[in-house]
Amino acid sequence: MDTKRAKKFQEELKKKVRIVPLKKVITCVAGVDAAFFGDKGERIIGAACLFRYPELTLIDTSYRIKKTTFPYIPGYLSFREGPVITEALKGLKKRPDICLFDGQGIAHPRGLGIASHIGVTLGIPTVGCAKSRLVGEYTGPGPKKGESSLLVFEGRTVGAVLRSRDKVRPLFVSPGHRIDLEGALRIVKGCLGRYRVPEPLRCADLLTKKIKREEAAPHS
DNA sequence: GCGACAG
DNA sequence: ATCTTGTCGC
Repeated sequence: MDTKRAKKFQEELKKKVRIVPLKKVITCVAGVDAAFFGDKGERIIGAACLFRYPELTLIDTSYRIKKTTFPYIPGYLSFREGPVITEALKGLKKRPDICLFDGQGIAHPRGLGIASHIGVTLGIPTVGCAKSRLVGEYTGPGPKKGESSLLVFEGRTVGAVLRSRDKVRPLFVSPGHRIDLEGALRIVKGCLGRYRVPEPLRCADLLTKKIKREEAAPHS
């Protein structure tokens, strides 16, 4: 798969993305993340953590390891991390009502960030929650936790810039699939604990690092 | 050609 | 993402 085909693939999948209000009540939320290891980062770890919502108690975790097959190219992150994350998600005992991603939803050059891509692929609601911007213009949100401003790209509101804690650098929230911006913001805010990153994503990130340490140490 | 550019 | 300890700021 080269970037030319990947681009065509994104343009086709984008047609299936649905930005609509959430109807079903959310009972559980999953967070996913990926990490690399090996001399050249030739192996990738995908992790998924499922939380009861809105209690935010951990229900289940899952992870998978695969060989890295696609390089990191801005705009094509889903081709690098999507496969292993999808497998990790399928390893969860229960199918999540919604899933949070460490990356963009529709706030993407072709409207198909990793959250939207995997959302369409698995047919589940997803939310993009990135730590930095890929596309779009915005004015910084207020300094208090919970304050947000709009992220606009090519004249369209594609997401929001959210202050997840007092002062810290804001998060870039955008709908992935089967949800709208209001719903995406509501869920992300509902997943915030004492850190900048929402609990499900933080848990997946920690799991990813834990597995990496175990993998680096001698097996037995 | 130059700068931008999720993880 | 990853390489990495102490350290400046709130």
